[in-house]
Amino acid sequence: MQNSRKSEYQTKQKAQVLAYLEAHAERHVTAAELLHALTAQGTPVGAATVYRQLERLEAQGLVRRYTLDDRGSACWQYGGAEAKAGTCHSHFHLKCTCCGTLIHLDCGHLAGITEHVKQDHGFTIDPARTTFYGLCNACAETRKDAE
Amino acid sequence: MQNSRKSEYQTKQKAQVLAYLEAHAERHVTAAELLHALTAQGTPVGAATVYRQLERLEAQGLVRRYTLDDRGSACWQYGGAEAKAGTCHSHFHLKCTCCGTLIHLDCGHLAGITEHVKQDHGFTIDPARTTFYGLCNACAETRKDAE
DNA sequence: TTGCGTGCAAAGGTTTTGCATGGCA
DNA sequence: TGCCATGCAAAACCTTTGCACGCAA
Repeated sequence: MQNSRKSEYQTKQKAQVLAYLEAHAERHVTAAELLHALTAQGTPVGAATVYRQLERLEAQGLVRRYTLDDRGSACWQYGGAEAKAGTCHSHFHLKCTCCGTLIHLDCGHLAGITEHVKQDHGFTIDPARTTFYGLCNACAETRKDAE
Repeated sequence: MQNSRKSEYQTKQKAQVLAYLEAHAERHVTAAELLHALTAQGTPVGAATVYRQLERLEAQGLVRRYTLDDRGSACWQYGGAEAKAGTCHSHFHLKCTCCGTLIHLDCGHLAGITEHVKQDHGFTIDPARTTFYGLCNACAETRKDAE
C-alpha cells in the first residue's frame, strides 16, 4: 500500500461537492439533495460526477456513507477533520431516526462496551460502523405530544 | 387506531415465504435469494408477491428489514417468536459484517446502556433498531490470518 | 501537451404499482 | 359469492459505466 497518490486535479465541481457537505456537516445528505442543491446554486454538477466525487471522498475518509433503511437511497455525511484524524474510531454515533441528526458520543462508559463484548461475547465491535438509532430529545418530546 | 385486522387469507405463497425465512432464521435473506430459492423449490412466487409479503411480515413484526450498505439491495431476517413476544426489545443485536450472522445479545451490562445514554446524554436509544456491526470470532480469526 | 475529470446518455439492478385473474373464506 | 392475493408487465428509482470533450497541471 502506498501513501503517494496520483496527481489529482482541483476542479470546481469537486470544490462544490465538498463545500456543500462541509456546510451541512451536522446532517446527512442524499445524492439527490446534493444534485438539486448544486443546481439551484447555479453550479450544476452531473449525477455521475457527484457519485464519483462521493466515492472518492469516502475512500479518502473525508465523508461517511450511510444507508437509511427507508429505500434504496444512500446518504453521506462530512466527517472532516475528525474523520481525517481518526478520532471517530474511538466513540459511537447516535442517530435520530426522526430528524436525522448525528451525535458524536464521547463517553468512557460507552467506550467500555467494545471491550466488554469482546471479552465476554467474543465479538469485535467496529465503532466506526456502528450507530445507535433512536430519538433525540427534541423529537422524543414532539412524539410524546403527538401520541 | 384499531387492533382488529382485516380478514387475511392463507395462501400457499405466504406460507412459502414465511417457511423459507423461518428455515434460515440465522441468516439474512435477500429478495433475490428468496425469489430464486422458491423457484428452485418448484413453488415459484412472483417478485411483486414476495415484496408484498415481506412488507406485510415486517409490519407484523415477524421479520426485520436490514439494508447492507453494499448496494441498493435490502435483506430480511426472521425474528419469529422472539419478535412476536417482544423480547427483542430489551436486548441488542450483533451483526457480523463479514459473514452476516446475527447474534442476539442478552446482557445486563448492555441493557444498562439505554438508561445511561438517556440519563446522561438525553437520547432515547431504540434497541429494536440498533445493531452493532463488527466481526464475529470466526471471521476475526480468518481476517487476522489474511492480513 | 498530457491525461484526469466531467457530462451526457444508456445500462444495470432493485423495488413499486396497475390491472386482470385466480383462490381463500 | 365477495373480496383479498397473485402474477405479469411496465414503471420508477437509484447508481454505475462508456465514451468523447474540456480543463487543470
